[in-house]
Amino acid sequence: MSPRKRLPKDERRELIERAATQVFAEHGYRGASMDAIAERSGVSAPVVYDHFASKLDLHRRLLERTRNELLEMWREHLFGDEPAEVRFPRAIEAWALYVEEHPYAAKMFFRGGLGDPEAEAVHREVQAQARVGLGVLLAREPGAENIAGEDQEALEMAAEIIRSGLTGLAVWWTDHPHVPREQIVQAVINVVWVGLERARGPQAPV
Amino acid sequence: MSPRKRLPKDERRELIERAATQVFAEHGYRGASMDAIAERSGVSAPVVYDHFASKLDLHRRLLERTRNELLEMWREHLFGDEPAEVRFPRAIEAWALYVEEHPYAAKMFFRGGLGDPEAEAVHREVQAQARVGLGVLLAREPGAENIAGEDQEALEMAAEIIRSGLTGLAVWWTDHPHVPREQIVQAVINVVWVGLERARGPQAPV
DNA sequence: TAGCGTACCTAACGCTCACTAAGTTTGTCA
DNA sequence: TGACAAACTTAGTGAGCGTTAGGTACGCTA
Repeated sequence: MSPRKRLPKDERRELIERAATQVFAEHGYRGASMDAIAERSGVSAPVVYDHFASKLDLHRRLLERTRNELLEMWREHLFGDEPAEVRFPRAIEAWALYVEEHPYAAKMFFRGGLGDPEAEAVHREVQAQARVGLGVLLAREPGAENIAGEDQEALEMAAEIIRSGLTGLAVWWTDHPHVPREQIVQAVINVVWVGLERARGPQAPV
Repeated sequence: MSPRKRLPKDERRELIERAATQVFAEHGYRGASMDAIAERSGVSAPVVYDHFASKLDLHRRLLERTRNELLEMWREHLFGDEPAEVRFPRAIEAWALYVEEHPYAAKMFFRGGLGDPEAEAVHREVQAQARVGLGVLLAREPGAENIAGEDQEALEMAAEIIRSGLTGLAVWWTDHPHVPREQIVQAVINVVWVGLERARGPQAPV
């Protein structure tokens, strides 16, 4: 058929990672076949095994990559000396931008129910890291004790509600791509931030 | 081996539904095998096919059953003449009670990424119904226009954030079963309700 | 207790899919 | 130009699983 091009290892690997991210996002871990990933990468299946030891290994690397990018993004925009009213919307904006620019990575990262015990274990571990990271960021906010008291778990619960809430909205967004980023950001701020701010206590403006 | 008991059709069917709910909750649609479901029901696989036409059919019926129960629950507790400050916490309490009493049903219902195109379609349809239903309930709240304006989609986004936020917390809860229901309810109210109430506008108390 | 409906079983088919063995082509560098 | 490394291929293998065919045995009713 099409005379396939021979590529240097790094370029082919990059193509495979891109393709795999898309296929995993669309079909989930179990539903994604190595053949489908290979075909979308422009090669046959064994080539994938020249770059990754197994399907699980491939999936794990993609998950970790996305997790690192997301945590880095949160850190960058949520920390700082400005008041929280500035930092929080900016962080949400950055998050939405990431989702917009990496829709497949986001969808793959946010999917649950992989259908494979090992893949599930990796996924849960990565999500737990994200949740704890978010909890740490929240704990740093002034007035966090009104949300969490001294209870570590309360903080984790708040982080989980926010994390999964954002997750769900991101997936919804991929099904409604015409919605502009601005409205996504506004929706998050309305539901989550206003509540957080108020829960922080009476020092919050009206 | 173990002399299996012969049961009337209805009882066996009930056992199969229970078992299937557990297995689907634990392994996802794709990861759940009909053999595993059958074994946990106390029978061999073909018996399952005496009750359900296919794996997809079985899964669909369980999903729809849970959706009906959840929507009924929301309707029952979120409607009424009392002020929203009464109804909302009561509804969250009822939701948490449902999750506590039907942990497997809740986990199965909330799972995403089934890994099968048809199962995924069914799941998305059911989740969309739940989201729209929640949106209708939210729209009924006084001051909803501050959240959604005249935009139908804004309402849907708010509903989705809440829906998926609750979803995530429910799954988290199944991994932390020692946390009492009261704290779960409080976490939801802190993050979600306080924000909603405030977004409703200046008529909200302090 | 004989007969019958049905709850239940064993065995197998056919398909998908992760992964591998072994060989072929292609670009590069002496 | 010719040889060598590496990028790539075809053609499997074996395991898992949804589903079905066909038969067995249990328990109710006459």
